[in-house]
Amino acid sequence: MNIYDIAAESKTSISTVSRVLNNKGNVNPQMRRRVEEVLKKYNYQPSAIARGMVSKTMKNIGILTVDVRENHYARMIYVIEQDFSSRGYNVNVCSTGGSVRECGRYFEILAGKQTDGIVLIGSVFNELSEHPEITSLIKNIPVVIANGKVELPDFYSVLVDDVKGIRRAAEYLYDGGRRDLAYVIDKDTDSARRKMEGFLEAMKLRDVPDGPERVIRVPESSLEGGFAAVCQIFEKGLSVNGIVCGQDITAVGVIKALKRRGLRVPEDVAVIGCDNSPYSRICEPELASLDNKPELLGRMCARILAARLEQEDGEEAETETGAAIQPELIVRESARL
Amino acid sequence: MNIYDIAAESKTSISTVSRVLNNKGNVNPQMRRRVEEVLKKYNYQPSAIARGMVSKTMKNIGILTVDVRENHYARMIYVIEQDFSSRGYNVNVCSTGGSVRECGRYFEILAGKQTDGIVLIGSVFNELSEHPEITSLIKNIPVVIANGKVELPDFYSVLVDDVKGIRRAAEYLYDGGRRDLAYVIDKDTDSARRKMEGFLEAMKLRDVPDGPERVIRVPESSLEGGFAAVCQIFEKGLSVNGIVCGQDITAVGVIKALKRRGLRVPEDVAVIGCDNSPYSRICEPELASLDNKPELLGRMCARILAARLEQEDGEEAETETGAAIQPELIVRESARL
DNA sequence: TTGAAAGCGCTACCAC
DNA sequence: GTGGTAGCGCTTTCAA
Repeated sequence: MNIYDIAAESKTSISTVSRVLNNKGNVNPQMRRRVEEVLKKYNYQPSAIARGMVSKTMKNIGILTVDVRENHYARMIYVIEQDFSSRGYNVNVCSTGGSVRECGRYFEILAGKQTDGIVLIGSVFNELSEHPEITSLIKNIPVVIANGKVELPDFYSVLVDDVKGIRRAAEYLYDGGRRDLAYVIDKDTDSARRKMEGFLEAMKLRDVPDGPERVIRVPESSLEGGFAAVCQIFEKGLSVNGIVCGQDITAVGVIKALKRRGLRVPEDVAVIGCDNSPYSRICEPELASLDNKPELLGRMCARILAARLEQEDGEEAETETGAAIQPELIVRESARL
Repeated sequence: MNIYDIAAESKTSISTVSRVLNNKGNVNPQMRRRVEEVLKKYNYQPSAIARGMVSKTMKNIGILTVDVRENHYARMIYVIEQDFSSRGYNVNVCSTGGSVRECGRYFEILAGKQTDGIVLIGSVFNELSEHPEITSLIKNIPVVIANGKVELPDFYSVLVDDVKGIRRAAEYLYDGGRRDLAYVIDKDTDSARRKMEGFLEAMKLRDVPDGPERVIRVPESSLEGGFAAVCQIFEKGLSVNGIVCGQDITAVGVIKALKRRGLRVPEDVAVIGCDNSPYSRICEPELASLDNKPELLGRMCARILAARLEQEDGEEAETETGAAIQPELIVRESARL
């Protein structure tokens, strides 16, 4: 069933059918009704491919992320998909595992499929700045990065103020009387580094001299990472009564390890995580966490990209993405002072 | 840059370029080299749309699920995406929220985009059996359902033996000496009902007379659902020393509620969840859980669909999907007897 | 082994 | 207000 069949059965031309399909003017109401009836009769769905052939757009958005299984990313994907779905787009979800090579592979395929726009989720994608051979694969495709930045034409960003967020979390503990803080960094991304900077900034502002020594680095964000962090703290002989972690799961590990050593949370050591994931409510005591608003972030990315896509050709796109998203500290039992 | 440009620069015809692109025979090695050089020079990527126009396939798979944010679904999506990605396909991920209407909307769009195949994740999609007006939207598109079944041509299934899985979990508790069991059902899907049946089956096999009264129904799978379940148990005055839950998150809620009432887990009440989610290791005590192997399930779905897609036109597709997946009980602290 | 040409199903432009 | 027709960038006959 194609446009010719519809035209034949409606006893008119494909031009008219096309006009009806696309709600263009200049169609006699009677004719319009006649065509619409046939359309309905066959439940006709025009071929998006043939349309794409002409219009150069398939109404498809690519979402690249390190791993769909991470709740934080899944929440963003969900919001972005819902938003674009309501605008008539579909989303292609791609898990790159953080590899630039994989990212390039996806770029090639997406470009070949005339993808209208791309959303990159996570600051890992910042390293694309150093790979012009990869970014050149998606010339002419607008890109928005969630919590990342690449200085290239038609690349847009929405940023989360990780620095201030973690700074505030550390200040909350310090000003609440916890003078011996530690920060656990468990990833090697720009975002993770910015969080750490936030901690160091807080230490500086509060005139704590040994901020840098109070940063604990573990190889992975996982329960085991949290266990390892506590081990390191004890091995170092670091006196600690407050810990901020770059990820909730690591914070949970930290809490478990502390409890095993007979320490009470929050009485002896207060703990704050980051991402406000579902884990925070499962943990015992419930985990205080920095809510970095993934839903808002996703919605803003979708909006910026959609605006760019729907812009008239002459228009200039907004490069300004507005202020960075401010994370909010959700205080729960683990950091009740 | 299109095939004409490549042909012009290679001083040959588009037919030859096409043959080179598709690795067809009957191309003079020298000519092939010449064309390939030009291809490389421009990093030429043929338009998948134009190809799709001719070949009627866009190398795209639709994955429909209730909600990408649920870890159990995300794990399956991940596996399916990786598998199809390696076969040269992209996946469109759609969150339907469990609504048949939404499902129909996606079907329409996917059909218009010449989607090659569809994966339905979750037994909610079983209700499509009663909606021929919806399934008719994707005539000619093969569908595979993960843990569900729709009796229609070109619909395939991979099933998880939920009944036996939960039956074994209940038997484990019973045979371990926990004679007063309860089952918490927290969803209204076929899979949830099958799990409940497994519990009832175990009760029957062990000659427990009041199995049906030992089923607790709560409105949602969440911590709150778990709290509500424990409330109900106490209100009913049900004596219980072992609880099996349809979902991990509910089991975690159950454990929290039990502890609040001063009961020890597992000494007083043993608890088993279902899905072996990351929650199980965060919970205290660590949660025993039924691993229903989402990765295996996803991989099998991908394999069946891929086989169907790559099948020669004459061939008959395998309708048999082999034996159902057997869940495995992962015993952890909460059910150490 | 190569090339010319006919579609694939649509949109958009131009006549009428 | 309507219809004819030229592409869009490919694949695939069919001739040469």
